[in-house]
Amino acid sequence: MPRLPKGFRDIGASEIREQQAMLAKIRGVYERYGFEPLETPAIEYTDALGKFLPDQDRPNEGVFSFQDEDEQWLSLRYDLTAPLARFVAENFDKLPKPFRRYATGSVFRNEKPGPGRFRQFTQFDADTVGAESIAADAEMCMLAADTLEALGIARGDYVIKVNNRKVLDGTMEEAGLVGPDSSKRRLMVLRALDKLDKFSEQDVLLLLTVGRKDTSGDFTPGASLNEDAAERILSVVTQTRQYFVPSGDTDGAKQLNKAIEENATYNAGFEELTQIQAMVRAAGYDADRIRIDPSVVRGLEYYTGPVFEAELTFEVKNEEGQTVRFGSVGGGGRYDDLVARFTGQKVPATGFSIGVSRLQAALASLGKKSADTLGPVVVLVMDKGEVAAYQKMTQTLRSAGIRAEMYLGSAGMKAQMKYADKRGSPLVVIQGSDERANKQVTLKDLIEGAKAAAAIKDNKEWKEARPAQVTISETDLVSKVREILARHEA
RNA sequence: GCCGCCUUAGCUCAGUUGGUUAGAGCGCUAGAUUGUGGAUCUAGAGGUCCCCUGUUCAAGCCAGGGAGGCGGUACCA
Repeated sequence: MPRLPKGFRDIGASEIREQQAMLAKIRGVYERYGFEPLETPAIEYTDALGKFLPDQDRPNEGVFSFQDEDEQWLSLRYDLTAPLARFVAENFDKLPKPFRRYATGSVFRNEKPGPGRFRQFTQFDADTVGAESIAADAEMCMLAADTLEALGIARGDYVIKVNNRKVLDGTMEEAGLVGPDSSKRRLMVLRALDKLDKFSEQDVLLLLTVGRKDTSGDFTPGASLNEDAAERILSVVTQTRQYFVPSGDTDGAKQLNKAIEENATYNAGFEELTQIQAMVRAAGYDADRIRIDPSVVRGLEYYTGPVFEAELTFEVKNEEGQTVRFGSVGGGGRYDDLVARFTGQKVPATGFSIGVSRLQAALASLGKKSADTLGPVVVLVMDKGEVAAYQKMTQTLRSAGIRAEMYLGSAGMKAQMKYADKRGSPLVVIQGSDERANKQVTLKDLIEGAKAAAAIKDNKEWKEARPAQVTISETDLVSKVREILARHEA
């Protein structure tokens, strides 16, 4: 039995067309922001991609990897950022700094597929490399907002959430999580905080301390903080959120203080968030579009400063009538250490990435799906001895810019009609011996015909009525076909 | 990875306490209709009952193991 590897999928005509349209819109926005296109290969040396090293026991963990003939480990890219870091490191001297590029393509992850999550999917990234300025980060947020709106997502149906890793780091320092001994617990704290939009504060407190048992009976170990430290962390996060985006009246909010006054790391992150907020607000992006939210975590190790997450806020019902939240459809942030891995030289960089496939699924359920495009005009083969004449008509239509094909199978007329129907053809061209004798062709409008047919119950009448068809002179072929097509192009 | 549910025709699903030749609807193919996609009627094709092992005179049905799917959770560069 032929079958698809799990986590992969075939994509049909209408979805491809839709995706191409999306990519074009995204590209338009990225270009408008001044990014240049760059394409890098889908395969890199494994060590160029980062921390998934082939000298471990299982080089295939997370990434698809294999060895070439001289035993070097190669991997399929799992994102577009790591290859960018390689490219920048390799071409550093030639590139304009800051270097701004966009890239799109398939990325691959060797992990368990889930709902809306596949092992191959499309991302679309924009990155600025070599810019320390926080303005580069603010720009990414605005780019993200503009892109989602260009794709037809209404203001209010999405939000770009912004945080700063330094704020979280400072918060954890305050709670006593310092030094290499605590690095494991710091990761657990970050994971726990990331759940704030999903679980209650009570549950997050459990995750910070003793651990939590979920409804399926699975137990998630906690970060084993003591109560005080856990509550401190949580309250810093919620207070910081209050400071930037106050719920309720804005006047009262102005009274709020930032949560920690004395921690240098926290203050640095806080200051950057303040600047980002000031810049995007000055450019006219309000909290309904770009919002500071200190519970955003994103990837665990990699980010060093601001992080962004593009989230869809609307809910949608699936086939079973359950409400589904799509959540994150993109994200990014500042990764100042990525290029340094190759050159040793610290190169500041910031970027944003859209999960195209996921976003497309979300748009589809939002009802934004474009109508199926019409199939080609089909020229029927009534008389196998006259194939050349049919082929010529087909070419005439093609030369006029009309999508057309001659029926290439071997079946009779009835089956050819069914074929045209299944292809979604708007009309067929018929020339039997009668028409040919008079230098005429018959055009049948399949869309009108289907409507007319609905009213006819009797087969004899159906046969004789021959609805929605017209016999014309051969010389009018192109103009009459255009006329019919024009009726169906809305 | 962990927990739960599921797997019978192309699709959606029936299938009795374990019993002889496994069904329906839709779809598909053909005919009724020398040259007309719909509707109607008729006929036909289509099955490793997810796989393996076991229990039994007998397994789609029971037991164990595995695979795949769905949902949750974990992970997510």
